[in-house]
Amino acid sequence: MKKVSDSTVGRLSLYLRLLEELDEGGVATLSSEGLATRAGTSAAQVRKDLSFFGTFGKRGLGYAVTELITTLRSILGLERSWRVTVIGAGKIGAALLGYQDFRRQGFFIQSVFDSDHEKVGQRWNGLVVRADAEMEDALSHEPVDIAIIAVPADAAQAVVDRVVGAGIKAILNFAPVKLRVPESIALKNVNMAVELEGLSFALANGRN
Amino acid sequence: MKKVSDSTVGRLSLYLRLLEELDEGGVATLSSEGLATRAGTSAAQVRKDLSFFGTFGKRGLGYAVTELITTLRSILGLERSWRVTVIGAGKIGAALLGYQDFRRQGFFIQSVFDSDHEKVGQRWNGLVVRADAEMEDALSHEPVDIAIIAVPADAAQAVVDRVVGAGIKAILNFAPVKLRVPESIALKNVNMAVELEGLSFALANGRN
DNA sequence: GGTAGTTTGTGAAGGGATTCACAATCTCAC
DNA sequence: GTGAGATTGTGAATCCCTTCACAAACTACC
Repeated sequence: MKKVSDSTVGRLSLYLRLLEELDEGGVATLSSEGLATRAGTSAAQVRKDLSFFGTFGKRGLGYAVTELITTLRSILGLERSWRVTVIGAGKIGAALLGYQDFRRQGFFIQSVFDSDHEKVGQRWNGLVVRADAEMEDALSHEPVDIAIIAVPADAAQAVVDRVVGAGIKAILNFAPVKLRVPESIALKNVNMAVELEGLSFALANGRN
Repeated sequence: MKKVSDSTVGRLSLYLRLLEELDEGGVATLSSEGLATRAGTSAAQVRKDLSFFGTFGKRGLGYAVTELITTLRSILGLERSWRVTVIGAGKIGAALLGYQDFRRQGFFIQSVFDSDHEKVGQRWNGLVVRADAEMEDALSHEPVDIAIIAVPADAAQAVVDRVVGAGIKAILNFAPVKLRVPESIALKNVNMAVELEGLSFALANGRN
């Protein structure tokens, strides 16, 4: 396959959400222009994004909504489910555990780890928080696909090295640091601090 | 000022965090190469990023760490503090309220609103959750700079229209939707769903 | 003070993503 | 069945960001 950019994949994810909404509303067919408007991009961009994966539209008509949903779910790997582990049972970990959309999209949280003895053993939304030290052992017996890093910044790199060592191939990082991982590991960041400082910059430099 | 890209601003934010760490460690001077390695980018990129705002280095030596920290904080508008309101007292709202780094970086949460009668009146980390309906009135008496949207996807656009109407100029959105705001409003998104689906894509398309 | 060695700042080149523009293809109404 | 109108798929053009490369400027040591 040709190389597909992160921005393209991000937009596909957005298109999918919009299409699911339209589908529920009974919309059967939609033009690239219609999708673009809803997604805040251009019609050409929508068509180019999809063209990386095949040709799904009908000229003169547009895209069949239900069909395109199936296609996008397949492209994004959402037809199967993924097993997830959460490292760090702090505020962010708690928010994740309670996040229901999670399961709906096919991401199943299998385990939670923390190094704080106070937290180990607590029951969280049906899952027992386990000791940090058990991590390698637990992950070898019940492997997962994705690790979510929700530990403090100064502990993050060490934890990541361990989950990589345990064979995990995809990581979602919430710690406000730049993590170093081997080429073969997929890594995404959710960094609220960076976004907030971006807003601070915009306000301070009067883009208004 | 020339137009500065979001990626540049994001990196400045990262540089700042790294420099603060080095400063605590007693490092006085640092080359663009040194900063680049730590930030996972190139020396040329570091110099180009900084060059948008002036010239801060000494040839043959590098950058004075403490000085550059001050400069970056000024560029990013972090010398002053910003007033923040959180709309939505769910799991995400709770995590935000408890997030201490927040205040340390100069972002002060002034108020929390929710439409759920059960939640209104509850005390959260020293703040009382207020009724959604009071929002406009409260914001006109105690204006804030930044609104954090932490409501369900289907309620997000309506809430955003209201905070924009109330005169807020910067928005951090946690709802998994593309929000529509006037040109003059700064908008950033933290979208876990998109990142997760990006990982799903990477796993499914065997970039490993 | 001179010289070898660093490191910056920046114009130019390169690369990648977005937008443009249009031929090809389909629909739909009559 | 035909023609007007709509919409896709895609090469080419454009734009923006990153990387390259090097003169200028500084350090540090002898």
